[in-house]
Amino acid sequence: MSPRRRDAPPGPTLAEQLAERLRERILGGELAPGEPLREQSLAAEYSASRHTVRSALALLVATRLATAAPYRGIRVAALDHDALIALQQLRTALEGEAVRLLRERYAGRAWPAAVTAPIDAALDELAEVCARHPDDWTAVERAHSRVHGALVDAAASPRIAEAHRGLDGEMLLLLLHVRPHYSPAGLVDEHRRLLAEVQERGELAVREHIAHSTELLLASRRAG
Amino acid sequence: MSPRRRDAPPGPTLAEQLAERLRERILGGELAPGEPLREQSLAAEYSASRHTVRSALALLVATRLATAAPYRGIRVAALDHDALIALQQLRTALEGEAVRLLRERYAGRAWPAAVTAPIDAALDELAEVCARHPDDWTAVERAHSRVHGALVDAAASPRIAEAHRGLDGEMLLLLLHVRPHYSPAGLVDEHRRLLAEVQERGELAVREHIAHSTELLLASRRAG
DNA sequence: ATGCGGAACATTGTTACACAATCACGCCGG
DNA sequence: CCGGCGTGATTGTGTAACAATGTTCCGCAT
Repeated sequence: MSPRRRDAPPGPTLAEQLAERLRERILGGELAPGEPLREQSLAAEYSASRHTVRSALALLVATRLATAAPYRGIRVAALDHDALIALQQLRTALEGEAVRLLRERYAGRAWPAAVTAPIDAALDELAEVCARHPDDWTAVERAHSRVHGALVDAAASPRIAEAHRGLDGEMLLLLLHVRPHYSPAGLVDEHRRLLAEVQERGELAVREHIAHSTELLLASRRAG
Repeated sequence: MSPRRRDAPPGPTLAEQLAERLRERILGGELAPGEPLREQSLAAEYSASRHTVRSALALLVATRLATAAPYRGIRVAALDHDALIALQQLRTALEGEAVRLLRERYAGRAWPAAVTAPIDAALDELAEVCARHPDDWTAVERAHSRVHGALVDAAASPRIAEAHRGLDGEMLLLLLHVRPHYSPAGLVDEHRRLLAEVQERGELAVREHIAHSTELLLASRRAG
């Protein structure tokens, strides 16, 4: 129909495609945290120029999936204990405010179906994935991420939603390498409860949910 | 002394220096919102290669002082009404959570001097700037920005602080071109009040403060 | 052995030039 | 007035090279 939109125009740039491929390799665990991403080898591997690889790596750094140090190269991000705490605090800020905005908007009333439907759909899909592919941790992770993403999107605050999306990659990376002590069933239950309670209890439910996940992640890290 | 730190090593890259210079030109108002940043002319102007300019521009885009569209160039960011609202919501999320963390840490007690001192210092400097250079709006802006920055830093949550710093440039740009109906004295008073109340009233004081500034900004925009 | 200086080497940052892909604009015909 | 079409402008990508910096390892003195 319309020849082309104004904001998603000519298909992704090669650098963006490359960044996306690297992102998948990182989130798939193929590229381990701390591992250096050498420009030459990537350029050779993907038959791209070093400049293009540099652009792609700059994009990864911008999304915090990789870290850069001048003249020392770019490495897959490695999240330590402190980074986990700090990241969860930021998530709490964003998701908490999103829920606060939602409750403010529908003060006292129940959230309309148009708002809750995408969230419930994401939850259903999480349950589906956990039931069908309980061992495909990457798939479970992504479904989980979409539940939280849907909740934040519901607040219709673009910048909060975008900031939250910016945390997505990091969160997936974190969960990948510090696999929490979740059974998929437990994961589904917790989020079902979160969504059941959030309209009544608001930010508090979000805080408890994230705080609990932080506990599990820390425990998981200690266990190795 | 120590030969060199591990995290601030070889002095900024040329691309970073260039990005910083452009940032100053944008925040100084020399480069207007919406104005395109052409790679060739900048390369000629700064005697740098186009690639280096591209890297610098990518940094500006990452901090949202400029926006990029493939094959259509990079332009100085222009914030409209909706962007203002969304930005203030995100600020509220970050500053609100920072204050919440502070109050949680010193539950009931007064915040120790080590925490309040930098904030008060920033406030004093804002008062100083407003008294001495009430017409240097850029200087007032920056001093104002540092007050909020100090408050957020006090929470000692690195990611919240960093996300907040990421908003700094945008906020300065916004204030530059939508100069609110503040007298410098009023600005100082409001922030004095905010800091006086924040220990007692917490997030609520922050919300009111930001909401009020949003009102002024919107009024200022309507006034042209 | 241990620790140091310094020479190779590896990697990134920067430049120059060229070409392809895409966009912006104006012209022309219907 | 409108829409297709070229033409120039601008960005995206490639190739090659050099400069700047980090890294490694070797020999040497202690």
